[in-house]
Amino acid sequence: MGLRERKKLAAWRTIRSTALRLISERGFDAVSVEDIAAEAGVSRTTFFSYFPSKEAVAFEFDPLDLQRWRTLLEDDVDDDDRPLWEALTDLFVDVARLLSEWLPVQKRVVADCPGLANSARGSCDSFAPDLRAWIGRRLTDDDELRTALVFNTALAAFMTAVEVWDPDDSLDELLELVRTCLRWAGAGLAHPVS
Amino acid sequence: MGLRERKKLAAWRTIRSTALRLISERGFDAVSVEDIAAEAGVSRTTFFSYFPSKEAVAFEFDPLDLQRWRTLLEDDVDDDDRPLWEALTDLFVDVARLLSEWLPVQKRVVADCPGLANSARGSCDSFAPDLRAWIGRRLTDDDELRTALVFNTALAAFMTAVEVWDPDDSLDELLELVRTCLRWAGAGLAHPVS
DNA sequence: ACCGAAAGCTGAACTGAGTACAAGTTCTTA
DNA sequence: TAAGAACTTGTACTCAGTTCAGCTTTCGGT
Repeated sequence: MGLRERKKLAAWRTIRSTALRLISERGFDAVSVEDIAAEAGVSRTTFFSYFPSKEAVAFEFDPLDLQRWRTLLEDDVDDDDRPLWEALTDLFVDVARLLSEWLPVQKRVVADCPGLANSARGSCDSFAPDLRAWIGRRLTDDDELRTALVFNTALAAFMTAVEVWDPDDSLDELLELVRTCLRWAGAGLAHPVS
Repeated sequence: MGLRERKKLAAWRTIRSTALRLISERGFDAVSVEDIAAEAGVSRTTFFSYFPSKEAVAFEFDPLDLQRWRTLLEDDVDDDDRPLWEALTDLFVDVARLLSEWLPVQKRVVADCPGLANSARGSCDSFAPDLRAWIGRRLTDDDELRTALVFNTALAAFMTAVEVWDPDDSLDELLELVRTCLRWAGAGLAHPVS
């Protein structure tokens, strides 16, 4: 990793952590991009060269987390023998683990500024496409509809777990919630389960 | 309905249809709120008194549709004897019928301006809360998790149908897709269905 | 039909997000 | 170490969204 790349990641992280600090102190609306840039020691222009919008700085994933996530997917692609939904469940458990630091922050930001709920959803867009492709590869029949349905439903189940989870509770509770939600969604919601 | 209310609805519709026309002509980004207001014969300020944002004008539902939707829910609340998931499926079929004019427009707008995908999701927020409450009422046990899961999953299935549907195809195809998606999601996705 | 109150409309002036660009600085590589 | 690519910065701009004071229209009671 050359000097240039290292500096870039460092700048990214400085800007992001500064932003999160200010936002959690004053609230999202009360912090301007100007403020963040100044506090992080870069220009407004530079801020926008790192993040496409003010919202992005609050919701984008760390590049390294993203890389870890891709690795996770590639490692898992080999054992085609496991049932899809089982593998999917484990995958989401891993995602939850990966995002364990991240989720409480997100939830706090969204809680005090509900208008950001949409952007929060959008934050999944950075890792979701890979997952979708992964599902498509695993579903032998080349069924567009089924791929989309499995993907969207599994994601909805995951989001439900995140939504219901109380950040004050332990990480294990979240992981258990994720497993429960995916089990229910996989087993069928038409008939009540115990 | 007094004169005041009638005028208001009329203005709402004028602004909205003007906006949609301009947007479909020039694309979302190439139309300013100024343009829309001018073309609709109101001031910029008035525009923002009707719609909270430029995006909202492209995605908010017609007040009358919303009212019809609420009626639909109330009518359906009586027959508690039908299985929940069946009632839910019919409900979404009705929603699809209600939005049949609307969906193709949405899809076109989003297609030529992908950044709006999040806002498009948000458009469900106007009718979703009612649905969620409805589900909560139907689930006898007062289970927060289960309510959220059923709601999110059903919505995801519905969105999948919309996503896969080609607006050039007939409305019946959409309705059939909605039924298929909800059936699959309800029956359980863990095991492949024919 | 009239009047006071309430609701709606408007223009002006403001803040802040996001973009474009030209000029300067720092890293890379040959 | 020199040429060039990549990064940073200030400036100047457009446009979304808010606030507010003053005007017009509608409403309800008389």
